[in-house]
Amino acid sequence: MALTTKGRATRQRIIEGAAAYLRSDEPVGVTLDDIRAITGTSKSQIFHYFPDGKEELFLAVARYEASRVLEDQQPHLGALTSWAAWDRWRESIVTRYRLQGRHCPLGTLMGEVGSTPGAREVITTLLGQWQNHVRKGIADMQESGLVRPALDPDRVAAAFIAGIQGGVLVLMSTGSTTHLEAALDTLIAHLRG
Amino acid sequence: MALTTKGRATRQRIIEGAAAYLRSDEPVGVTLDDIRAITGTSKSQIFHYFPDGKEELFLAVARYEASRVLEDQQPHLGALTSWAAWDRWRESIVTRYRLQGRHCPLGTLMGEVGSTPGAREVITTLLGQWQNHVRKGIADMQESGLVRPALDPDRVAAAFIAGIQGGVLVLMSTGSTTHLEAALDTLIAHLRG
DNA sequence: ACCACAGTGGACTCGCCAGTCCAGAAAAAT
DNA sequence: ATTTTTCTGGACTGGCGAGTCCACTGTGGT
Repeated sequence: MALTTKGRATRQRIIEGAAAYLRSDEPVGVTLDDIRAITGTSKSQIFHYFPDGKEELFLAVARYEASRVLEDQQPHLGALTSWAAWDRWRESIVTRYRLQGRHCPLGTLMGEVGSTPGAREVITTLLGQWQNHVRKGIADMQESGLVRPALDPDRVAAAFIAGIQGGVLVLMSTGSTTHLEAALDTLIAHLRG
Repeated sequence: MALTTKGRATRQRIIEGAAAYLRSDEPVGVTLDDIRAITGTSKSQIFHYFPDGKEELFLAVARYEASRVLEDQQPHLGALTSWAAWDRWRESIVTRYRLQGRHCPLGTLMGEVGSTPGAREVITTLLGQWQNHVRKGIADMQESGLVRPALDPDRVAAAFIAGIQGGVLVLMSTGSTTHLEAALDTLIAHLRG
């Protein structure tokens, strides 16, 4: 598929429009017609740019959203080299998800194409990169002597990922960030030793 | 609605059949016809016992599954009074979810009727009870002098809930219990101080 | 024996939604 | 200028699945 400038713009408009829709609205039953209406496109355009239909489109949106998840934590996530940096990171996560509220775009996406290998890959990649950053942060702190060396950075980083994911999950049903904050605070306290 | 013995049996058969189906099979698009076929019933029976249709049935199944989640952790969850008990509890959780594999019946249910108040209530209640048990366990340990009193039992219990939920979530996309174990181990290590 | 009401089967409706198709506009290539 | 390819609009199809309806059967009470 050779895209012209106009084509690329349209394709991007569809992805970003769909993402915005998922971020703003209720997640129940997202249809191609919804997206068509929101993005001001026609059926044929959607299938022109995403020949495999819904699944391909939703995967593209999921990738787009996944990249935003990490971007939203920068620059903190990339430089967890002091306790102050960890605190700022913690703050950025809590704020981000508090604003996002009950709607989890990625969660919705997973609900729609959830069990396909492609969908799993998007999530796995995202979580992997996320965990890598945290692991690196812990290792850096160990090198500076701020965290005791006995801790396994990868394992604790995995715990962070789990805690964050779970906190967000709870947020989705309770609407409160209590669990997310508790998980982050407890794990950071554990790092502090 | 006055149910006879036979009626109650049928109703229960539908719920348990649906639950078994969700536990065994892939979660994509569960239809009433699937459940009808699996449970050997007819459309009219489903609507006879669950007048509000899909949502009511799924909520009943969700409640059934939610009660199992806690039962499966007993007797350990109810008596977290020694380090050995915590370890056994940890083991029971990991084993349970390892067996369950990628399919999370409750997750699927939430995907279907996810945003209704009823669905949220089921989840909130389950998580609340779960957290209560853990909080009580931590408080017990503090009373025995096994855990330092400075820790806030409720907050750490919240972190446990988040960690477990997140661990299970990761399990669903990666198929590995690594994160679940890391979360549990790290938090228990934190309790040990 | 009868009757009222719970239980059951399964055909039917009806709307929704992913995906198709084709014809025409715009842009690129020659 | 023409031809080829991409882009766009929108009508149409086909299947699927929730929920309805009605006729029939079992069951328990009197």
